[in-house]
Amino acid sequence: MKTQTIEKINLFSQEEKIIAQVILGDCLEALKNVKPNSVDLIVTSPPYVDQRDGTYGGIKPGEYVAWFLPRSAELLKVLKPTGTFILNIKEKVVDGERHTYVLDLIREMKRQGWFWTEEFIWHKKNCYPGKWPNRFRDAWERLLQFNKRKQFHMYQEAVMVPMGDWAKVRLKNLSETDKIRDNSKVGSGFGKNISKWVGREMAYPTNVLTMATETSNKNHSAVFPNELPSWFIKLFTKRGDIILDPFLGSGTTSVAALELDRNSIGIEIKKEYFDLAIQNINRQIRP
Amino acid sequence: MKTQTIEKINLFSQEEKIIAQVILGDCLEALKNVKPNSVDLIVTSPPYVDQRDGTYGGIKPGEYVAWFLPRSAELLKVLKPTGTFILNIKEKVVDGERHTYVLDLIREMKRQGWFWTEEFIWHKKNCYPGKWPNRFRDAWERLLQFNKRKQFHMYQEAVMVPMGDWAKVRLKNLSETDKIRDNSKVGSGFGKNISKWVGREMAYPTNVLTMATETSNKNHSAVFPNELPSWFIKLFTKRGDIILDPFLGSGTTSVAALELDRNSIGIEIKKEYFDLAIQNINRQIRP
DNA sequence: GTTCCGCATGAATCGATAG
DNA sequence: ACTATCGATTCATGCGGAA
Repeated sequence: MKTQTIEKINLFSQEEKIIAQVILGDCLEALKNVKPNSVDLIVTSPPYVDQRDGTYGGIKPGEYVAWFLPRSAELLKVLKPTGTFILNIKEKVVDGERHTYVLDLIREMKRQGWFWTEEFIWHKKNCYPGKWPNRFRDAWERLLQFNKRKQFHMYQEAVMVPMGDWAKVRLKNLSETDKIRDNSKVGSGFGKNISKWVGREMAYPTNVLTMATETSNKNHSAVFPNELPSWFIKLFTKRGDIILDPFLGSGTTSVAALELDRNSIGIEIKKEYFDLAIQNINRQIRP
Repeated sequence: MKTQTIEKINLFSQEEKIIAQVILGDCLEALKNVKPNSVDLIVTSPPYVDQRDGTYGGIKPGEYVAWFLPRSAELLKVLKPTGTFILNIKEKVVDGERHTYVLDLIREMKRQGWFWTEEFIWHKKNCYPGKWPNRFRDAWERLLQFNKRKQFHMYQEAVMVPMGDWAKVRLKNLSETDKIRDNSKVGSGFGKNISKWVGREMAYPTNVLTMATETSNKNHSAVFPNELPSWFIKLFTKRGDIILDPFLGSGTTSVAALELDRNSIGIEIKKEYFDLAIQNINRQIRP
């Protein structure tokens, strides 16, 4: 097991540093070294069934739940009582029908002590192309929200969006500096001020997120776009909090956390991705 | 049990009539009088879990699966081997978390002999408003596709959409004559011609449907918008086929079937809605 | 005939109050 | 403690009337 720590000076309080920690190893083992009740948000997209090569031992649909449960047990330990776990997952088509391992997983995680608070939908606007005789392209994935308690931290103002038809027009008209300023204010805890500032022109979002997948990265299998962890980080954490991604991949979650001045812990089993994540995180600090 | 039959002259073959049959009663009983293996498509939105004592006895979350299973068993009997069952449903929040009765229902229906082929998402653009400290507005519902076999009839060309409008059903902008013309062509098996006619500008949709609910309908609250059954009727049936809705409500499914020159059977337990459905169906024939 | 504005209307959920 | 009822909250849509 190898750990790399990357530091970034916090622009808002110079004494405080933002830390991105990246760990090489299986999260089942690595998580045992993470302090219990210390993480504010877990957001991850675990390896899909049979998608990656046999790194995790070639998980088959029928074995997925048994493979995941010991890991979610560790996640339950490290999460703060007020924290949230966002799990991005979608069941595969097996033999012409949707497999039930995700539904089974929800049930078993509830039995494990998790609350299944909500299911967000990630609507992928530019989904994977293709044509089949008996089904259309799959344009959505589940974003399952689990909690340890019914009460948890949520900063809804941080993700407010322009109202109705204004949305599309207005969003395009915002300059890049406006966007950055928005993020800064939100990160600084001025979210409420924003909502007051714009008054009736902002609305709370729904549980359907429409985001395009990032196609720019040709090297790696389609991970989620930066916008996705970014949205949940803004919604469920404040500046200085700790974000965990037990299946870090190319480091998207850590990069998003760093951008928003949150500390992060990322765990990745594959050396190739571990190196890539560190590279991407460093690029965020010094582009 | 009372049955009303409404006939409409088929514009394409004068000898043949399109029939809309509406039955008053509990579908559990009424379905036993429907011929086995005769229905091409079942599309329905059953009563959701209600706290209030409703017509079905105020089904509680924990009782929902047991209530539904005997009815889905009857549906399995009447559906053709090549037919499809589309179930519109969404689980409620109970005690701060999503209840699992829908997930349980999927599992039990599989055990009953159904194939769970796909899960479409209905993205409701105008969802119910409201604000809560720990969740956002619910803007989506499940559209579960079940089949008796892995091979079933599907006419993908019938629901092709203009490119760039993926997953958006923009029938509203089409004039009434355009709608009829389109439907006629599709119903006549000219779907492929349409796709050739417009050439590159048409694309297959995805498994995410974006439609608004019909709220300000003068007469009654439409359960789902006309476009919803209409879309699945075009996708899974051809002209002259038989559509079944065991929870007809205000008759939306029958009206959509009639518009598209499909025969229909609608079952409704509540006299008030039974009458309303007949009224709405008649209005479709003679506006 | 357009366009614009005002208004009623929801398959909701939470928290408090009451039996 | 546990269940039933009620008010407050909130926003996209489509209708009707007005300019």
